[in-house]
Amino acid sequence: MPIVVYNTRTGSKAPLEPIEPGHIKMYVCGITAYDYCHIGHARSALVFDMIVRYLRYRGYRVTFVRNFTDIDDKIIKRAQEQNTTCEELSERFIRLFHEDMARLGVAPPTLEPKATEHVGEIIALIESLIARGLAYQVGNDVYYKVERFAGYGALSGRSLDDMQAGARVSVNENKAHPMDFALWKGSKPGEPTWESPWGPGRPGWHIECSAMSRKYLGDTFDIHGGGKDLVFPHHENEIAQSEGASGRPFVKVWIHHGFVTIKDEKMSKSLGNFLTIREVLEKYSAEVLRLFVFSTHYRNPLDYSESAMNDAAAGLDRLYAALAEISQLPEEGKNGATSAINAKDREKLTALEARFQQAMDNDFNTAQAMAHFFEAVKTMNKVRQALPAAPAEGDLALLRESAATLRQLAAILGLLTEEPATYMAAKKSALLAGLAITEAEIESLIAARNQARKEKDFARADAIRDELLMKQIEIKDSPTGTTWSVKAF
RNA sequence: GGCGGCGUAGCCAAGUGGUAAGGCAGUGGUCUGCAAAACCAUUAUUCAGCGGUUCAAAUCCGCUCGCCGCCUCCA
Repeated sequence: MPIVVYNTRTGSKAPLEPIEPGHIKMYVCGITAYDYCHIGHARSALVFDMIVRYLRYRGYRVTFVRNFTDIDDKIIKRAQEQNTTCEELSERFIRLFHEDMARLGVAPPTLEPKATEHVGEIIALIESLIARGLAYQVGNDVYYKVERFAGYGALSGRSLDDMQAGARVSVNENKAHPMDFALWKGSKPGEPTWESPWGPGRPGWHIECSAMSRKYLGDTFDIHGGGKDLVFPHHENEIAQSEGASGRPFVKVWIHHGFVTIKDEKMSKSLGNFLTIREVLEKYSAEVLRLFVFSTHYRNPLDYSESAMNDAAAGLDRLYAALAEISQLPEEGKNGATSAINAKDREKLTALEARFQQAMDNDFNTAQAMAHFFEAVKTMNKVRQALPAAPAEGDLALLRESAATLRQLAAILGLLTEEPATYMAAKKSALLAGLAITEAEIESLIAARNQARKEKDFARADAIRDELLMKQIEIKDSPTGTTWSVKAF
């Protein structure tokens, strides 16, 4: 069964068929490096990280290019404000971006090219567009002539007439058509400058992606991605540039993910409702954020809230707790003992990977894929509890294999990457650190309570339990002894 | 004004023609001295509303209402 992917350009899903068999070439628009990254950037990084990992898991070789925009109006402005150079500013935020990605566990792309390192390619591309009559020089600027490109508007589903009707198209006396966009901008004093046939200047925003994708992936490649807000004008303009210059189709499949919203509004600087990745990671682990991000389909909006994050944290704990229990099962079972697992449960466990693939093959449906994780965990818990004192070797093996499969699949989403027992212990001690009681005190109170229970002094036993509960310690009696955990909130 | 998307239980969310996944929260039960955890059961005769197509629709079509996004930098 092929992987089916939604293509923005066609507005429908179609099987993914790489141009070069077994090899997917993908380009994703990265950040403009002038500020801290917010959780919208995190979603983008996480979604494409998941896609790359899944494609590799399915046996594809993936060449993944994600660029940095390191020269741009915003960078120039911010650098001036901070009394620094564009180079220093962008290098600083690229470094911070890498830190964020490392903390999120995002695998590095194959290549991370920067616009300023490809000015030569950019100039060559602009020259060929001028030669083909698709671009024109005005003063020290060069503009793309949108009316000369027949397919303009095909990606975003709008026509030049529609857009002219809109009141928000800026009027520029230099442009032949209001929708023409800059390929090259003559520089003003104090701005970073490169020499060009049109005088000193710098690249426009869109041209860098056309130049870099062509250099590393060729005229035509498989997947181009980014946030929904890049559909127009950025990606529309990239198509015009790349296809205009090469005369060949630019991209087979366009993948665009939805926004992160807060109270159902898009995060934006102007609304002041954005949260940086670091702010979120102060409160929640990377895996909690990942579980939250993957709990909805990548094309839908994702509304951030504390309660949504807490739900995600509770869900993650549930998965880890089940795995930790299985890791503590006896090493060896009874050979030849009859299985305590019924056919239905056995099937549920053995079918996990097939169901996961089915969900993910359908346009990377992570929400459905994770539902299968939770169902598998439910079955694992059920089976584990039903195990007799001397469980069959085969049953133990099935549980261990299921747990291993679950972790392997979850790793594609960057989840359950920690050793479950370690995760539970670390969580416990992290919570304990914030409490007014030590582990030794807890242990001694539990010992006292168990003594009381032995003597059937339940009033005293309950008093001790209540005392512990007051200190956020919850206890759990089992045939093998009493364990405890820290109760959140 | 143009274009596009969304509206599924208390909350989040999958399902895009065959009779409503999953998570969080809640309730009842099993277990327990009592609890907790886990498990089992249960929580939408119904998918914003109204029409239409069909043997069959949350899923397709039309209209209405509500929310959001893009058209300007934006993940």
